[in-house]
Amino acid sequence: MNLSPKIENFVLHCGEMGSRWGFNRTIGQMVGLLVINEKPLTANEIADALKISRGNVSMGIKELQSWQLAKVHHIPGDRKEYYSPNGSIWDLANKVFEERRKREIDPTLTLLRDQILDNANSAEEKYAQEQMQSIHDLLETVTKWSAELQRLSPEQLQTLMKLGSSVGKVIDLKDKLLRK
Amino acid sequence: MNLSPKIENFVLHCGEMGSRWGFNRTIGQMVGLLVINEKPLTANEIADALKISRGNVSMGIKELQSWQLAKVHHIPGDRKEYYSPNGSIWDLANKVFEERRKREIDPTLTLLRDQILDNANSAEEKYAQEQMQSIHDLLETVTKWSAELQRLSPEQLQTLMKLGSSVGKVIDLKDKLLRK
DNA sequence: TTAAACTTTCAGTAATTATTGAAAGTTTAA
DNA sequence: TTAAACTTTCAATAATTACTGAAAGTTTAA
Repeated sequence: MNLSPKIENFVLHCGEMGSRWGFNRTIGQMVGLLVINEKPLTANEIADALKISRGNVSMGIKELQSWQLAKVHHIPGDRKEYYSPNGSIWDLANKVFEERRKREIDPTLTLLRDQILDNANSAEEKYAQEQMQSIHDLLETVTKWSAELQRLSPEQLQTLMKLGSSVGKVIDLKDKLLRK
Repeated sequence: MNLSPKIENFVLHCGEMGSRWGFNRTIGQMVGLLVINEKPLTANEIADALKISRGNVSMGIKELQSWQLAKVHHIPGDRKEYYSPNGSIWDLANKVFEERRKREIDPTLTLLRDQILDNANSAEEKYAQEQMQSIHDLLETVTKWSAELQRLSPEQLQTLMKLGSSVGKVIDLKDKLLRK
């Protein structure tokens, strides 16, 4: 498979961004490749396009699936598995967001909950616990908020996103309404 | 410097989370250590507490400063530099959020803007460009939105965060008001 | 059953990233 | 000036992470 320069450029960029997005270069390239190809690809086509080993593709696919970013298709009479992105661009971004929340926030929240229950044995520990409490509260707010976003309908989300600079006004509005 | 088990536990956890938060283990530990200590620390105290070399601390501090997470204090008559977190827990989270946006989103947005201007030479490129356009639009929305959040006052943010499950209702309300 | 057509696994190795510690740099006080 | 008290730099190396490719595993058709 020969990628056009424009497409290759995009795929390589996804690779470079990969580790920043939470995976590694190869996984990043794979996401890019799948997203930019209308037709599902076989593992061999992926290996060929990205010039990586078949085994690496296999591991990459496993990882992609753990992020719920890829899904498998079968073509009748064809034994190969065909891979494509698991949903729209928006869906994928959502999946990454969710998965990262699980990996970046949840473990800390668990730790902090335990630590806060203990009682402090010194002035330092007292201060430490206050700080941990602040972090805990912050992370809990973020978690709740992100769950909330997940629950909104796509239309509501669109509206919310498009609110842009008027979001402040809406908050003020809400404030006033609630006070009455 | 001897850390109490509870505090050490927290610092080690920050280290383990470090790479998920966008830096590495040592930087993670340094953030944890600074946040949990009421008094600013010297580079030597940090090296001692984390059992790492003085040179590593120096590089870590540089990195922390590039994220704007630490600030320096001076004590009259004392030549050493003292480090402490650059703001409240909330401020720090904001800084990390902003910095990550810059590293994870901005470069892609730049690339996509260029790519979309080119015209497609084939059906594949046409599809590819449509996808790139979708990603571009998504990232632009996220960027605008995050700029918006930065601009809100802490009070407004608090209100927004506390909206929780009623955020959907507020959006619908806003929708109705606008339509009249 | 066998074998063809595929996928997965994993030990060995390559590539990348992080750390040390010694040397060089900087600042201040005497 | 000198030297003491600090910080930074960076080449060498350690630690971690990613990749290959051969072998093992799985599925299906005949």
